[in-house]
Amino acid sequence: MLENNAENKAVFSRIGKRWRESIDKVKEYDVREDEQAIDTEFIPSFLFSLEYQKAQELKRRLLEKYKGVLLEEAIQGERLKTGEGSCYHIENQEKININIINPEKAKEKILSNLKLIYGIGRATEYFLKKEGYRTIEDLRQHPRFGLESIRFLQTINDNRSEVINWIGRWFPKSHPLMLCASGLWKKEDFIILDIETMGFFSRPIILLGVAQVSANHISTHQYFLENIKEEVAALRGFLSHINKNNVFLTFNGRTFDIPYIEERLAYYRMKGELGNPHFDILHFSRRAWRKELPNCRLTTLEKYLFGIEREDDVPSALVPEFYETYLRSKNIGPLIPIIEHNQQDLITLANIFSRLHKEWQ
DNA sequence: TCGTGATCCGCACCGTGTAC
DNA sequence: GTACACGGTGCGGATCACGA
Repeated sequence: MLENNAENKAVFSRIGKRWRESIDKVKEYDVREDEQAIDTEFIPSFLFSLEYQKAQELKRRLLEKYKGVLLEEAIQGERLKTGEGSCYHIENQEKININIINPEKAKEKILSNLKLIYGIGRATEYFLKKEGYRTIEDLRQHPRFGLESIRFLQTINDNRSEVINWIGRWFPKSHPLMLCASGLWKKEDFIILDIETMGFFSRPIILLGVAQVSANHISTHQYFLENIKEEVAALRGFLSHINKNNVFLTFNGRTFDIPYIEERLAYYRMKGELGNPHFDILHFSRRAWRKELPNCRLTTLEKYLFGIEREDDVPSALVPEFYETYLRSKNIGPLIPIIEHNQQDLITLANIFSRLHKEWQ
């Protein structure tokens, strides 16, 4: 037994070492004191050349416009100081009107879907409803489905997070019932999240944006890295908004933002629990509007739903290059649209969430 | 009561498309 | 690179209806 433990320990130690080594290969992102270029593995061919040229023109314009301007002069914020360094913290508040289904109505709607009970499909639900079983509560006395119904009723009363998993077992994550389940939380519980990074994997995060909605306002907090050394402080700032009662609201965050942040936390060996329930607006939006739209990018949705057309948008593939230009030139110009659009993304996400609730009620 | 066929349900797989 | 949705397909098991 002891021998096995020692063996296991050695195996885990080897795996851990290899894992650290694979991440540490990204040495080019360690901050260099000289002005050497930083290899971002940026691939221009990823973009249409017209889009690329437009972005280069934008960059030139911004470099000219912000020559000699300090970050604090262009974007109001303050330095967030933590025990592990500092980063630039930008806070804003805007009026917003977010309407989502209330908890009572959400519960009522969920309980009227008998297909949440194992063994009930479309046909069985039809016949059960014909027999007078309108809700899962009605099924409590049913000889076959009673036990499972009681179990679900306990879940919906005691454990909202588990309801999400339960619905996810029988319905796609983009299903209107899943959106309806988000109404089990108060709008103050939602953490809207969007990050800007230096690449797809194992690259530093350069901007962490978090937003929270209150009665009729949205507060946005952005943690920006003036240099890559500040990533730990930015992560610390982000974590200060999260508690176990929060629910994440993201655009493709299930695949990108959350795993990315988790990977960065692991890299710095920081503790942070991000297993909160998660509603990914991308999948709901696709289900709702993909037939009307050429694609479901956030900017496309913004234009279609709210008539907002962004000026000076930096394609996400070019964000690393823009940031790299800032690091080399110490000119904050290329950062400005990145920071502004990140903030706009957070607000748009909240608005799309509200619109989806309106459309699917 | 038993056997048979129909129906329903759950699940797995595949290819395609799409987002960051 | 990765994960997910979606539509299609097919398989196996459970359940039900029906006739003998």
